[in-house]
Amino acid sequence: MRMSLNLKATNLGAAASASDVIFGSLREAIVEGALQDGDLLRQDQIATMFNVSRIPVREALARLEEQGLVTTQRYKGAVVSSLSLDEITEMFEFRALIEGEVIHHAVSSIRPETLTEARNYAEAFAREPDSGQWAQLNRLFHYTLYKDCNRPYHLQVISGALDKIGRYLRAQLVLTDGIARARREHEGILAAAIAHDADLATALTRAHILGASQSLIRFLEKQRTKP
Amino acid sequence: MRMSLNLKATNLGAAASASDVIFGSLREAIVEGALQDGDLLRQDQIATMFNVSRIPVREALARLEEQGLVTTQRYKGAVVSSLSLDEITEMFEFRALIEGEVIHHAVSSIRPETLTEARNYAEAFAREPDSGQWAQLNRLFHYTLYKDCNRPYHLQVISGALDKIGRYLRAQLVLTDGIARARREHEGILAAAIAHDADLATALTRAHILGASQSLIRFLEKQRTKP
DNA sequence: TTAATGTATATTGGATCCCATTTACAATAG
DNA sequence: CTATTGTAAATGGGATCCAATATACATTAA
Repeated sequence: MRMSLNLKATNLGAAASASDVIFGSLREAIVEGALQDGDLLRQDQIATMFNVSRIPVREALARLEEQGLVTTQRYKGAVVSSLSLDEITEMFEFRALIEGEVIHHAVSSIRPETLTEARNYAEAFAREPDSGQWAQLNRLFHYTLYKDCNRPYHLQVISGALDKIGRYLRAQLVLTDGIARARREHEGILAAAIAHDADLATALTRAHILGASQSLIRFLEKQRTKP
Repeated sequence: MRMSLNLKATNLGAAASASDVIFGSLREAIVEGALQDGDLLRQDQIATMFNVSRIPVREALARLEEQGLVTTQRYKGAVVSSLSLDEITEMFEFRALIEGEVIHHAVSSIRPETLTEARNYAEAFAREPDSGQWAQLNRLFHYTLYKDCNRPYHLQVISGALDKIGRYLRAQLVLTDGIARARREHEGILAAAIAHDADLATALTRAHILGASQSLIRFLEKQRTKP
């Protein structure tokens, strides 16, 4: 006799190990700015927080270092990596290059559902009063527009770059006039996508990113010379 | 009394840990093809080879996974990641985009010593009879030309991409007509760099990469349908 | 004989322990 | 009082051990 099991099985083999969970939490904390430039990450302290030994913590830290989010010195420990103004500038240039390319491919073959989704995020972003949500909604808007580009590696690299400058992006949106400008520019990019105008979407995306860069750099220059 | 010590000190704090050494060795073995697609990496076996416990091995594997060079399944172990033809194609497109951009900036401000160095690598590449050296000399030639672009993050990302397709690049050079063509195209790129023609250098570099991609994909298509 | 089940072994994930190195601070000499 | 030296606590790197899971193989029932 043969019976077919009628239940949804989750792939336990792909379940998260302790190291995965810790890696994810630390990564999020760094990207969102809960952990700041130069903050020391003590293995023991983290292990206690997650109620595990230091072994999975060390694996998580090794991964974060590989991603460039923390810097480790032997016997001294891991600190949250900080970026110089030059490095931040370069990261934005890099994003402009790749995200411009990606949206070009995406817009050519974008699905209607994707456009709806992007519009929803753009509106949510424009409406959101809680500044703590801005960065995430902003990221979701752009990422949605990129989704249909059929280039997973490009997207992965963009994610990595966004992770590295996430903290600063937040500052740009919250502490400068970034939010108002971003709202306007999102409108334009979305309209270009709806019109399937790949060249325009690319140009606007690049300008959007490089504009944010300038605004952020000006802000950080003031901030970093003060104290 | 005060005396100044007159000796060159090496920064021991930056010395390599066991995990660093193992990571580097495994990485090199994967990039150079000593370890092939799908090969299983046993923690115990590697630990024995390096005469250490499994702890540093696991950290090395965690880093390799973060780089995308191996894939881990819980309780099953790590295997060398393999790339589909689509993924390989995308990687080459990605390289064409970034390397084109990078050489544009580099050529504008390239130093004479760098040009000499690049010429030396190009000649060594053209002359080298040992096919095992081709890939490395090829990489050195291009990387030298990119050196003066003043964009470390771009270079780092290129390195990551090259690591992921290193094995296939070797095949392209050795098993197709790649080597002859590469020699010719290197001449052209070098000439453009010497002439400080950034646009031409960019165009030739992109064509060089995309041409290699086509040749490799054709080769792999045959190879992968056979067995 | 074959499919299902049980068992042994291999292998990975994690905890605990130990040693090397750093760091903070006290002790000492000038 | 200051600069050096010595010492103890904190911390990171690694080894060894244990638990959880997977795989291979033997066993059993139909």
